[in-house]
Amino acid sequence: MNKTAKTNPSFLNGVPELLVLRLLARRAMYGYEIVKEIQLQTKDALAFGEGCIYPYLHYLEAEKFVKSARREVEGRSRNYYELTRRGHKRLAALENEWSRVTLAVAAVKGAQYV
Amino acid sequence: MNKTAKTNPSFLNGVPELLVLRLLARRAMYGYEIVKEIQLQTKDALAFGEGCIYPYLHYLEAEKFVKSARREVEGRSRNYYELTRRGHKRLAALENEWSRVTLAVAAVKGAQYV
DNA sequence: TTGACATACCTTAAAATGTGAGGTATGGTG
DNA sequence: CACCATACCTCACATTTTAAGGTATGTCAA
Repeated sequence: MNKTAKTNPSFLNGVPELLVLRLLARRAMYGYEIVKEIQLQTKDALAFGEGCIYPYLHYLEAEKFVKSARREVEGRSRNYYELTRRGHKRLAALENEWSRVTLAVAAVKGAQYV
Repeated sequence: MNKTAKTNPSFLNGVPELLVLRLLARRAMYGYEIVKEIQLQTKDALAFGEGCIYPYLHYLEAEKFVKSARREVEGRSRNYYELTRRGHKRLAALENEWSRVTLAVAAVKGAQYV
């Protein structure tokens, strides 16, 4: 899905992965909750569908960036995900890439005044 | 390609369009030059191929965001593009969306410390 | 003068990524 | 008991970018 460091980070699309990891870095959450939470925290500026988030969770688990455990909470059966050590590293790497992208975009803006 | 204002701006991919418009807001440029200039100004953090930029230029012209004129410069025949009034509006709109996206991404980060 | 390389434009198949719509099942509420 | 929110999931499709190709011209060195 994203192996080597490329010139163009897969960040022009990969924002969902960054946000999922960020949220899970705070606390364990389940898929449905993540979908709603992103809408809530971004005031609907971003709203990734379940068809985007669930596959990401499965990918992240396959890569051992997260691990999941089913829990019964509030009379509900939910699949809670939490970050692994590897996941924290992955998050740090993505933060880096996101930073690189936004700086790069800003650099082109700045050049207008050169 | 991008008609109505959606919840998720097409900005998770549309960075190339923003950069092209920004560059053209400064001065008239030709396709090949734009491809190289983005690499230069972003220090290769971003490097969109010709297969990405040329189709965008054609799209932008079809939408009357830019107009083109062939000129002979330095013994070279080049197709120079420049922004139209519509193009400036379009640029302003994209700046807005990009700002919304980065703020939204930052908001999720901020929430970690709430 | 010819061979190599950069410039300059373009197209196309394929990969990557996210959307939208669908499906299933459970729990609470009027 | 009907309805809606919760909770999980998948799949076909659309959009967007990549990678690789093609053509033509200009420059420069051998």
